[in-house]
Amino acid sequence: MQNPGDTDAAPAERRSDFVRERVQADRSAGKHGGRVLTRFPPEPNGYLHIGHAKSICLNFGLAAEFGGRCNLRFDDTNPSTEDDEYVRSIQDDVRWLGFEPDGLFFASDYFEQLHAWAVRLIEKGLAYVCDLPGEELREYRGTLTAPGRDSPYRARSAAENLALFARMRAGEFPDGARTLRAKIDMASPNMNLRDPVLYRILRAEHHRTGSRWCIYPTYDWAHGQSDALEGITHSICTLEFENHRPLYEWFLAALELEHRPQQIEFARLNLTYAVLSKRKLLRLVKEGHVTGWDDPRMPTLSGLRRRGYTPEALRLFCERIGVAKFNSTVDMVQLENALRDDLNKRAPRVMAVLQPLKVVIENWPEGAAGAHGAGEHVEWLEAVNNPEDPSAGTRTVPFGRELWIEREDFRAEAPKNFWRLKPGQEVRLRYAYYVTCTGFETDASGAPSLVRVRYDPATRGGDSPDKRKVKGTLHWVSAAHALEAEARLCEHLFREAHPEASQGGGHEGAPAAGDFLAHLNPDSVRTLSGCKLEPSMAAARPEQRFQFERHGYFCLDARDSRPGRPLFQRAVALRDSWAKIEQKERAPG
RNA sequence: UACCCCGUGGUGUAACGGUAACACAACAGGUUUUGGUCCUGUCGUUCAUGGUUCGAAUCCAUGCGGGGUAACCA
Repeated sequence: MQNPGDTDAAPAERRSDFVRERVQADRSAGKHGGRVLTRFPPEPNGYLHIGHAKSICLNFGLAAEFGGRCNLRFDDTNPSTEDDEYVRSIQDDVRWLGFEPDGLFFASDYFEQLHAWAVRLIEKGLAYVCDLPGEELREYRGTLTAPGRDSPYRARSAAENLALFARMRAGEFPDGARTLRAKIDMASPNMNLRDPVLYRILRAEHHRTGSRWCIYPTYDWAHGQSDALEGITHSICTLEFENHRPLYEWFLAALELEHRPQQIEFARLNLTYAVLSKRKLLRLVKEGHVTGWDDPRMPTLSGLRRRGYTPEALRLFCERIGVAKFNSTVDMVQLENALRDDLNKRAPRVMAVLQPLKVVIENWPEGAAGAHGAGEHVEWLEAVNNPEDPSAGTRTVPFGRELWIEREDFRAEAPKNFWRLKPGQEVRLRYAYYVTCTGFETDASGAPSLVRVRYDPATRGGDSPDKRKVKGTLHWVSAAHALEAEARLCEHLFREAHPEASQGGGHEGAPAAGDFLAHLNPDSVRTLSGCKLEPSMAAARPEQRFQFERHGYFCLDARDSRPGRPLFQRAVALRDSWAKIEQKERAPG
């Protein structure tokens, strides 16, 4: 605390984690002159998902907290799977999440330098051209328990290697015919050190370098050196790269580079009821199980955005889950709660009836005949925009003789703890009046089609002068003023909490590839039409989030809205303790 | 069967050798013009066994359990 540099305590009461401690330690030790430079290094072969958000928040957060910087670097060393569409979406998503990269780079920017360094390695006798075809190369590498054998091409002279490597680059050999490998140790217990491949011959159009190259560096050869080139101080990656760290460091040492970034590994995010691997997400998209990368059921950032998530909620979530080395699975409700917490404070409240049932107030006064003919009596009542935020102010909503209420808010026969409308029961219509149910009508199928009530004129605004209590408060929409809309409600994409876990049905061996698809939830989307909204919603803008009172948080989906029929996407429902009570009463019987 | 990493309540994280904390979930209450929000309470002898120490979740050893690693993917 005596350190005058410790000025960053104020807003960030965030709990520390092992990565931050590491960085702090390096900083106090004066490593890299106390400088902090991180990077977020996605491969442009898919859309970013919530797991990437964890990494983004870590990398950019670190930079922000330590007065450093953070780059966005595309790890585009494998042209066969990469695409500009992904480059664009990744940049959009990072910005949307709320981070502005200090530098924008591509590993492909370093191809020439990487090549020069490979030549240096050859000259030092630390790399060689290997003619082993793929299958044999694999054989020579040995197994997890058996050491590998030296390639027969391992002893080639530097001159020969230089010449062959030049011919590789010149395109004299077919794809896959030769590789450039580091000469390390074929008997190493660490597979990554068994003469790893640095370059492979691959004729594919690269999204940035076109057909300029027919040899491409591998991840291992490109990543650490790219870090070094940018002056990255802390190269943060996920656990599966732990075994790569010795190689990462071997390259930097072999090249005698002065700047030595520190690789630090953390556990990637796993989420219940979701799948978080680009390969699997790509499959969901390609096979049409979802409508696209931005399907509101997808855990992609574009999907969550469309769903109605806010960047703030995502950042809050990332802050709450922390960072560690333990492989864990975070409960989806954690994500949902982060959104609720954010939107509870910020989202304007509005009344929306999703599944309407008509209510008629029998003793409502006749209106004076007016321009609109019949002349129904209408009152404009004041409603609070956000009880959590007085500065959000109030609005007025029209109230008349005919109203819409939620179908599930009325029951012809109901248990005692059903506080809503039932024959003889009095409830409050929010911000309006107390009404008592006097009767109802049913349709041919016996379902309620209309509810009759009488109102108490003394309860205007929703308070009774005699202080009598009503348990239930219902939302409503004036039938004469209602806006028509659709609502899309989504459930989890998977019905299993752990869709990736193999379903050991007694079968031996690996589960069928794509087993996770078997757990897809067939009812993950439901679209309601004929929803009734209060008239103020005519001003709703795309991506604007609202709380539909007693329902949940919704946002206007511009993409699927049609003229005169806006579509509202439910981001997350409100907690529903009544549903819980009912479930419990049904279950234990 | 090799090497690396990890193991704190239902879940996710904290405690940096000095009497286990926070969030979420669950459960029980309270407040409430959203069965929302908010508030209160309940829920763990830190995988096991030994060792070091006045003192161990923290250090050491062994065992057990989990994850990663045998792409010319990243």
